[in-house]
Amino acid sequence: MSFTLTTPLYYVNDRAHLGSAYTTLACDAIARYQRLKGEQVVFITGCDEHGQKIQRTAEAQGLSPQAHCDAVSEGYRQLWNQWQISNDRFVRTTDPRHREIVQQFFKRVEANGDVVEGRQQGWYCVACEEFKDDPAEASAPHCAIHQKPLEWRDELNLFFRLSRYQQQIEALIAKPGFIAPSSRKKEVENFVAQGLRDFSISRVDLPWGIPVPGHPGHTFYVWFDALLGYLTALLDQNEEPDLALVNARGWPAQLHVIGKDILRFHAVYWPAMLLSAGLPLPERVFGHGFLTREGQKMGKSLGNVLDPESLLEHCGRDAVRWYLLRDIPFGDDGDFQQQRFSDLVNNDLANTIGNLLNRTSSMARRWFNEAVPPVPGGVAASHPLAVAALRAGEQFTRAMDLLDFRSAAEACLHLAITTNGYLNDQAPWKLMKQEGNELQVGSDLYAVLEATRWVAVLLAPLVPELSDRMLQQLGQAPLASGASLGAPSAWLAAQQWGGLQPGLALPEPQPVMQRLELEAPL
RNA sequence: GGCUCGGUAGCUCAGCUGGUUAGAGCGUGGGAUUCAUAACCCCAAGGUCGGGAGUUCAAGUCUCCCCCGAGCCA
Repeated sequence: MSFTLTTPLYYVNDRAHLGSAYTTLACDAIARYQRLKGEQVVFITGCDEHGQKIQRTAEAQGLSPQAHCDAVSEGYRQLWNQWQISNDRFVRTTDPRHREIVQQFFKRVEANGDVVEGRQQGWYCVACEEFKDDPAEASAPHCAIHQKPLEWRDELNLFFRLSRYQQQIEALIAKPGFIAPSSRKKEVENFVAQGLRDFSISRVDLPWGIPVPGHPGHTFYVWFDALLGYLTALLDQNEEPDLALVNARGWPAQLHVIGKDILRFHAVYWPAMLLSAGLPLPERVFGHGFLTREGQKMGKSLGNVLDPESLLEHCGRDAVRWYLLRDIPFGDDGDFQQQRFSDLVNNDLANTIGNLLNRTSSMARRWFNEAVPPVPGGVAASHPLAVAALRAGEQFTRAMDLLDFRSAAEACLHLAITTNGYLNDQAPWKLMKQEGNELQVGSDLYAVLEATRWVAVLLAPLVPELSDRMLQQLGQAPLASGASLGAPSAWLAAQQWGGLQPGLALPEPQPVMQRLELEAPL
């Protein structure tokens, strides 16, 4: 089985902000989870680089559009590198290969009779790259979103006959699970129920775009071009770009993860385009929520944007991943609160989980020859911690399959809390003060170490580096979640009570998670 | 303006088809403990469930109106 998932292709109008990082991080967790389960994953991200807005932004900086796009998309690429995002592909819509795919796709759509010429007249917002419905006689209308003046356009455009797909789209969005979370479904249903209207897919006199074959002077509308980036991304760099190959390279996608604002494009326009071109449809479109910061919208005007690069620098990957995935229900809007951020990271990761490993490893080493204690009677699968671990594993998997990172994280945390509690109840440090308790202490510590190993294993998709560090302290090999191995899943195999080898040497304990001490606002 | 989603302890949220004293984690206060990253464990305080009206023997949970936030469409 293969699993293809995508982030949106980020628009290179500006450098990356926390929102894109959030989406990408979440996708990374999904990609890692699927790989760990043994799936052949194609994790796609990239940049969307055409359109008038880009052209103007570049001009304003005295750059050619290409130079501007090169710089910004390189910024994205590097950022994802720094975050150790495990994307398999990074696609740019200015790639000549993409041009080829778009043109092939268009020819299919046109051959299917879905392209018509039409006159597009109206007020246009360059920032939205959309025509607005303001009345023609309006004087100096402004875009409600961008607060910028609209421009009057009167041009002959090519239209995609979306209206022909009314029924198919209705059937598609009615499919349970296609639109996720399900709370977003109605919004799209109502939109479709109003009747789908053909939409324009070309612009004239806009040089910064892909030329429409057979229609001189026309370039593709950015959205038409951008969505197709998901297909281009699937093709290998060293093969001729050929649309006919995408099915063999991982299409259709199992999942498009997007921000809730672009749900319409992905759940309505995009499937219709694919139907027209005779390509299979993605299985699921997940629209996640937006992040605010300390209760306020982030924006340049407020001067409160949280830069993903500086966040990384000050806090590290694990901390940020944990906070965003564990505290913000995926799908809902969320608020980034610095105090809470450091509270949760310190409490969950450093204290509850990190310290559990540290204290247990210390005891085992001290009293059992710097090794995992022997278990003479054999490892009992009926041990309360074994039961707890198994349950945590089940909850984790169930949650991850639903993209419920929060609940998945809680499963790990609960296991660690239960294990800490067990340790306190057994109090091996007391038992060891009397002779003859070594066997009891040994089996207690074994169970606690083993449960801790489970925590590390489960944590792998969410906080891969922390997981590796924990496993290393337990003398275990790291779990590779960053690349598809096509091998039987070591991760699933690791979810077996008793996987920790008695007698295995334990390295000297090192804190696996530093506490965050954030004095200044980030 | 229309549609959709949300408004539950200081904070982030659970609360299924209406039914005993509304739950969890964080934060706060107290206790216990020393194996450990002043960590872990236990206990406690804290809510007129956005506001108002209604349906019902019974509503956080259903209906209507209003207020606030977000997204979409205008």
